[in-house]
Amino acid sequence: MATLADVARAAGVSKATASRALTRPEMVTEATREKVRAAADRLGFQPNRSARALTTGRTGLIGLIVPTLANPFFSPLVLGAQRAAEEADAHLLISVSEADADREAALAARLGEQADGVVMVAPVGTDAALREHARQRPLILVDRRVGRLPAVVLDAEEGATRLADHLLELGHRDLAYVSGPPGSWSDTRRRAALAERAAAAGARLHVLGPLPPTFDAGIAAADRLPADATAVLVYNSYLTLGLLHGLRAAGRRVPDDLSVAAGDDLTAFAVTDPPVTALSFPVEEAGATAVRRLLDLCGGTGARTTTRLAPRLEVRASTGVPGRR
Amino acid sequence: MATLADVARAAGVSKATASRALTRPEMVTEATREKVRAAADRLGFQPNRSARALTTGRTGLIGLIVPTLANPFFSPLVLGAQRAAEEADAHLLISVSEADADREAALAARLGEQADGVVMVAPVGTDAALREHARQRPLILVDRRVGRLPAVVLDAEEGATRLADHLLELGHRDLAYVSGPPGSWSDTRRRAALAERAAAAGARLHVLGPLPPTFDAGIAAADRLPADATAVLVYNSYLTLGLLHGLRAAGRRVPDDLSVAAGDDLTAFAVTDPPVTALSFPVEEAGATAVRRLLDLCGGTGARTTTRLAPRLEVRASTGVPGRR
DNA sequence: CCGCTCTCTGAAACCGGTTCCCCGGATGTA
DNA sequence: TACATCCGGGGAACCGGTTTCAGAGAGCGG
Repeated sequence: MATLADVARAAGVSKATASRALTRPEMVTEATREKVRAAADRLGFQPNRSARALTTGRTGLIGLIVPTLANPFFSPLVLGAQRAAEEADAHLLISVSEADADREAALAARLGEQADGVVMVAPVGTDAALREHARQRPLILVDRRVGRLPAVVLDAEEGATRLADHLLELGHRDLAYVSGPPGSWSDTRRRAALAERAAAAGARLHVLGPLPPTFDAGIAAADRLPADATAVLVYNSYLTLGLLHGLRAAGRRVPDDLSVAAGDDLTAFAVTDPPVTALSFPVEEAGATAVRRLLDLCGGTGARTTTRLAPRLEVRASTGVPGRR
Repeated sequence: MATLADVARAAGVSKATASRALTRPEMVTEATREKVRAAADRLGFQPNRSARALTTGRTGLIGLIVPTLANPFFSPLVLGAQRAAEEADAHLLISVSEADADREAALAARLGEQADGVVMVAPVGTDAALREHARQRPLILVDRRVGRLPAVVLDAEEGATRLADHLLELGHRDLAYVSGPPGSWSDTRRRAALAERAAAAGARLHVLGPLPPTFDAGIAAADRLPADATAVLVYNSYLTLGLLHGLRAAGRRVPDDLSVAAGDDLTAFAVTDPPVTALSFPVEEAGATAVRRLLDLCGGTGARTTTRLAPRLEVRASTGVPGRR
């Protein structure tokens, strides 16, 4: 494996000049620049990232912590993050926290050692832990806001509002909300937005939960819905799938007896029976934006602002006018 | 941030001794070891990974290349890989190839620069490219075999055999196979195993495809099934979901008119209508095994063998006896 | 024609660990 | 008591880049 010294020798210049020719081209003459470049790719020179990291203090690695990958929500997020990282010649260091706050904190610390900064999707961590982490190294939060820490959020309130409006327009006046995990920031915001919207339209909102965002919890929720609800909004896709399962078992028809709408989207929703009305978030864009903003932060530019991305409402067959029974 | 030199000074020993006390404890006296350790955690010493990597040539990073994360198959794979990496104090450098052979090769090269070795799930790359890559640095293939390159495979033949046997035992004699992407190694193996099994039982096997493993391709496949087939096996979950959708649109009932079974599993399969009989692979274990074997390979131990992991058959409602119509 | 400034290049220091080589002292053996 | 051996520890080289600092040479004005 060729080193910079080899390249320098081959090009007949010093290590210093070779380094400059490759990383700060504007600092050397056109002629030397070409000489060095030619030598470099003749020898197949690949700069040693560790050596570079040692002096510059930049590893070119970006930590990405997600609560899970099982939720299809995160696949486009990672993809977007990767694309943005690639543009900057950086790599993604990934870790799955399994929605465990302690684990999340531990991973953040460990990743922080090696990465230039960390992008965290941290629905469960405490504000204090996240603040502390942000103080130690560049951090971008995704789908979460903590004080003035830099963040990229999918606008859950806006989404909940659109979802609520959709159901209210159909004529529903008795809504239920199957809420997400205790302490989830975005769940709290959605609930507030729904309540606000329902109240404005003179409708009632019954909240179930908080519940763990799992299939089984969804099944169980089916039996605990208030009898007079004509429409139910669900925190996320797993709960929704479980709820559908439970409703089917209980013999309740969707949307004839009950309309169902989900707070996030899932490809599989197009093929469940019936297809589920859901919010679709620009998740890939969120991943890319988070990484770009993180890189800005590492570079010294970049502000402590929150970027909001708005969802789209995908209306499918699971919602309809109430009382068709 | 404290350096090794700081620790050494605080402990009243040389850098050399401090280094040894922390990384090769058996080389120093009990007393010095304790002195150094005490100083280290008093100062909150974190060894600089880049500096260490520079001399040792080991970065503690493991590349992981997957074709996609959208397929839920890969979520447990990553989780298993991460667990194994964590045990060895290593981190996962992830990249999504989007099932593009060129991109895959490029990513492998780029990751290889920084990682000690690479775990690749490479359904589409050419044998030659993979061989070439393996020659440059440690490589473990997952769900793919190329000559004698080290690999961890989910036993597709064994799985296909079990699936075929299940349908044959139910009494089916006219089977169809909706095959996967062209050139996919595991698809080829499955097809061969199915053909062999069908032939042995005196049944007929009609093969559709190759097809891209997408939802839409599955829908299209529904119209092209041979009229006399009573059971259909499908390469993977997306094709299966699409197929179910297409069959419903065409008014064919599952399993009354047609039994459907999938070659890989998906949590969502338990809640489709009907729940789908499928193969369930120990994917998390595969991820962990791949990383452990890769680390062995980096350490010089580790052989060029293939580890096979057998699938389990999950019988659900989508398969039944033929001709119930 | 001299001297000053400006630009490009090279020598060497440096980042923070690991490891080679050697030395001093303790131990064992004759 | 004398000498070989073994062991823990220290000094310094080293990994492969980047950056500082100073010097050489060219261009310009006076």
